[in-house]
Amino acid sequence: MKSMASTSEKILDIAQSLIVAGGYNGFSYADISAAIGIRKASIHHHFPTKAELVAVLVDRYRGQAEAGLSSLRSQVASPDEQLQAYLRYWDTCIRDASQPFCVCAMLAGEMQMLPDEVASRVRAHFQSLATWLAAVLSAGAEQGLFRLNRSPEEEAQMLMASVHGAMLSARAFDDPGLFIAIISSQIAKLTK
Amino acid sequence: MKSMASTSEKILDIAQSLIVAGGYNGFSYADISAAIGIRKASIHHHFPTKAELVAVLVDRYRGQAEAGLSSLRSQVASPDEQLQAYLRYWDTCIRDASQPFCVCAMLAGEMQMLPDEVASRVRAHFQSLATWLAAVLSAGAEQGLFRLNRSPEEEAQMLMASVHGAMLSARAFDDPGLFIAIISSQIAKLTK
DNA sequence: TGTTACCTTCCTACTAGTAGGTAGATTTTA
DNA sequence: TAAAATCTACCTACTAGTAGGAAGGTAACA
Repeated sequence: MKSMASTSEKILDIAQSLIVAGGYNGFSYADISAAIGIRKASIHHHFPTKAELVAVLVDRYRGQAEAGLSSLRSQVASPDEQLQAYLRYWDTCIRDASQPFCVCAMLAGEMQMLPDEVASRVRAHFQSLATWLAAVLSAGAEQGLFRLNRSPEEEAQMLMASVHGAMLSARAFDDPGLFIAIISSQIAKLTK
Repeated sequence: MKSMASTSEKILDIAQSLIVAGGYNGFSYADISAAIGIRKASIHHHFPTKAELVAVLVDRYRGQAEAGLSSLRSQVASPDEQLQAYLRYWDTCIRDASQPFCVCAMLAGEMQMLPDEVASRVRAHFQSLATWLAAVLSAGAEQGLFRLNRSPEEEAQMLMASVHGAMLSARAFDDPGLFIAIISSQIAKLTK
C-alpha cells in the first residue's frame, strides 16, 4: 500500500495547480483550505507565510525537475531521444491537462512583483534548465545528431523560449495539439 | 500643444502597465487611484467593473496593434523588413522597459481564470497576430525572401510562440538583450 | 507503571487591511 | 442649466496572518 501524501505535500500539490491556473496572486489560503478540507490556520501552521509556501513549492518543483532531467540523461542513451522525452513529457501534461503549464514559466511572467525569495528560485530553475538543454544539444552535435547554427547555449535559450511560448499558445488557443505542432517543427530544424 | 490624455485613457494606460507587471490579479482600483491621483469611485464611473475595464483595455490594445501592423504592411515594402520592424518594436519596448511585455501574452497565461469577456478578446488578438505573421511569411516566401519548412500558418505559430517565449526569458533572466538574441537566430533560419 | 512534559497538528475565533463596488452629494464643464 | 466628472463615505466579501487552545502521540522519569 502506497504511503499517503502528507498534509504539507497535499497543500503544495493544490497550491501548484492553483498557481499554474492563475499565478501567484490567483490563489489564496482559503482556496487551498476548501480544496483539501483543512482550516486556513492549519495551512499557516505548515507554511507561515504565502511567500514561504511558494518558495518551498518552487524548491520542490526544481528538485523534481532536476531529478527527472538528470535521470533522463543517465537512462536514455542518445541526446535526441533525451530531448524527445523532455518534450513528450510536456506534451502529455498539456494533453491530459494534468500540469498544462510549467509553474516557473507562470511565475516568470509575474517576476516583477514576486517576493525575492520566490523570484530568485524561479530564476535558478530557468538557469539549470537552460544548462541541461545546452548539454544535451552539445552532446548531440558532437555525435552528429543535431545541426546547430549557433552555440549550444544560444540554441538552448531559443528552444526553452519556444517551449514556454508554445505552452502559452496552446493555452491561449485552448488547443493542446498546438504545443507539439509548434515544437516538432522546431526540433525538425535541429535534427535535419 | 498636444491634446492632453483624457482621464479614461490615463486609467487604461496605468492599468495596462500594471497588468504587464503583474497580470489581471496583480493590480487593483486602489493602485490606479494612487497612480493618477483620483478616487477609486471615480474610476468606477469610467469603468463600472474591473472586467469591463480590462476588456476595453484589450480592445484598445488590439486596435493599436492591428493599426500598427497594417500600416507596417502598407508603408514598408518588403516582407522581411516588415518582420524586422515588428520584432524591432518589441526589442525597443523591452530595452527601454516601456512595455516590456505584450499585455495579451500576459493575460494568456491567466486565461483559465479570466472573465469570459476578457478571455475571448485575448484569443482574438492572438488570432489576428498569427494571421498577420502568416501573411507576411507567405508573401516573403513567394518573393524568395524566406525559406519556409512548414506552411506559413505553422511557421507563424512557431514565430509567435518564440516571440512570447523570448519575452518571458528576457524577463526571467532580467536581461533585455536576451530577446533579440533568441529571436535573431530564429529569423536567421527563415531568411538564410 | 503512571505521570509529567513536550510536540505536532488541527481547530475556533479573531485582527487589520484590501478587494471590488455603491449611494448620493458636490463640483466642473459644455 | 443640464450633463459629466469627481468627491466623501460607505458596504460586503475576502486577504494574509495571529492568538490561544484542544486532541493525540511520544518520550523522559520517578
